[in-house]
Amino acid sequence: MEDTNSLIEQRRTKLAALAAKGINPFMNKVSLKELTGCGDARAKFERGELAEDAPVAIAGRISAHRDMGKSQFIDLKDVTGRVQVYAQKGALGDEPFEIFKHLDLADFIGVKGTMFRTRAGEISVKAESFTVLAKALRPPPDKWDGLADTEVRYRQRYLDLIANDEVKQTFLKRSAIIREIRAFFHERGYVEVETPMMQAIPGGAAAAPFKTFHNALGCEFFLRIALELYLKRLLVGGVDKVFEIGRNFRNEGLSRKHNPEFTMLEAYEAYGDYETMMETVESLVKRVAQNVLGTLVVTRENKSGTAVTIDLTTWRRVRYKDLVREKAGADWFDIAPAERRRRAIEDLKLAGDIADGYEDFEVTGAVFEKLVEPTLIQPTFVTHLPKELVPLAKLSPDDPTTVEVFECCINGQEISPGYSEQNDPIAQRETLEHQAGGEQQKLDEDFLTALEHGMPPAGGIGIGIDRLCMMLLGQESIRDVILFPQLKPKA
RNA sequence: GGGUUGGUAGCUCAGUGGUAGAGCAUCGGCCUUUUAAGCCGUUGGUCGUGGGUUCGAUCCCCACCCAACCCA
Repeated sequence: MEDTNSLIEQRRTKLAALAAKGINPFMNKVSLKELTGCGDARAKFERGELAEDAPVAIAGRISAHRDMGKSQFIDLKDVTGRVQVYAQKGALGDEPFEIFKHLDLADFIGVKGTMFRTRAGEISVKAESFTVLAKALRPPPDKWDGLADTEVRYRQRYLDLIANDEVKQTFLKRSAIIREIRAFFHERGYVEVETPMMQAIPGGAAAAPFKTFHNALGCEFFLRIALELYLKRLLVGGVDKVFEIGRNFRNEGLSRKHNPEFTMLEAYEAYGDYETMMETVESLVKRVAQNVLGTLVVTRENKSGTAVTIDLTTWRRVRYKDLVREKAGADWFDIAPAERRRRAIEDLKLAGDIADGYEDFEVTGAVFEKLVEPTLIQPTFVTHLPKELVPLAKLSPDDPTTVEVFECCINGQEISPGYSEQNDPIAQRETLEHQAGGEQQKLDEDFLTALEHGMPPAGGIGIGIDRLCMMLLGQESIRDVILFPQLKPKA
């Protein structure tokens, strides 16, 4: 980082000037006692908890300044918000006031003073003294236009957070969402665990893994693509209600909806089934929305700019096959596979979405994914998926071509799958061997051994936290709910 | 992987085959209750990178890099 410009040079000169005056521009410690948050000071004054002329000490980053000659206004910002500081030459003294006037935007300072309201009505702190806490050697983004360059916003997210308050709010809310999720499961008696991210056999999903190597053990490991198989081992071990929130890694394409590493919630409940878990998902999302957004009705704009209202009060349950029949014809599942393929390609115009090698269930899958899923705006549990799609679930007794599975779709996106977990080790081995044959994956023998020791019947869910955040926070890109999304390193 | 769009001052953006522009920020001056403060003045550029065409390229052509979006 040897790059420089006149603005940086100026700031370095100011830094040297402070040092020459014996001022340490990078304080080890804020010596101000009983620091009040900048935004908190405003709020407390508003509520009457801080009176006119009440003494306060605040610290924050300078986000604006308005120079009046022998007095100056600055805005000071911390995570609690913004407050105006009023500095007068007479109150600070000549030399300190000169120093104050030459502070730069983005510098951190501490201020001691008293609360008051200006003639214009602005709640402010009248400075009696101040301390330089940290000098900023680079200028911040524009105060009014903010930071728009997506590349800089993602690579230097700290600048995005400084310049774009709505971005900061989004990430604060993401944190609140995750806090609510944890509270929800803890209240229901779940145990939170951490399972290996480095796995010898990456299981629990069909996805390309990242590969790594352990030098001391002399063998390959893979970054996990799912949490599932380790959490089920814990069901075997008697942890009856278990959940994990953690990162998964998939070595696949990047898009508006895909980041190579993403955050997954998985939860399993012994003696439950897919219906138990539908209730769980519904209650969880309602609680999170209510406590973080303060409402169950979320209105936002979609890509084409039209407003979409998502009402989380009522959750529909409908079978996969019925939804497909609505789009593809009532007789869809009665006709021959070749006719299904023809109809999908010719009548439903899905030629581009159906590869030559697609099996019959994949043809139907394309119909669902392209024609049904995008239309599921209101919360919908799509149940009874074809068994080929979910090898780790139990067959439905009333239709053995399907499994006891749901996909929860909101805003045209899958938010959460859940199912009655397969706990028959013999049936599980068969489906995994069949799948492994096609995908040339290694069988996780230890997982199958665990099942043979007996796994209680259980319901399980997975929720993509990033996509849940997108839906709740009205973000169209996964990069806008991940602080540091993956980008190609700059050469 | 393919397509489209973009990359110009610290930030947001104009612009042109012939000395590179605005607003904000910076720096200086005036102003002790302003708030996108105001007024006057001022500094600041490898026009993404590398080639090519041309008397001359930030602009036209080619390749490459990075990003966003769409498609696979």
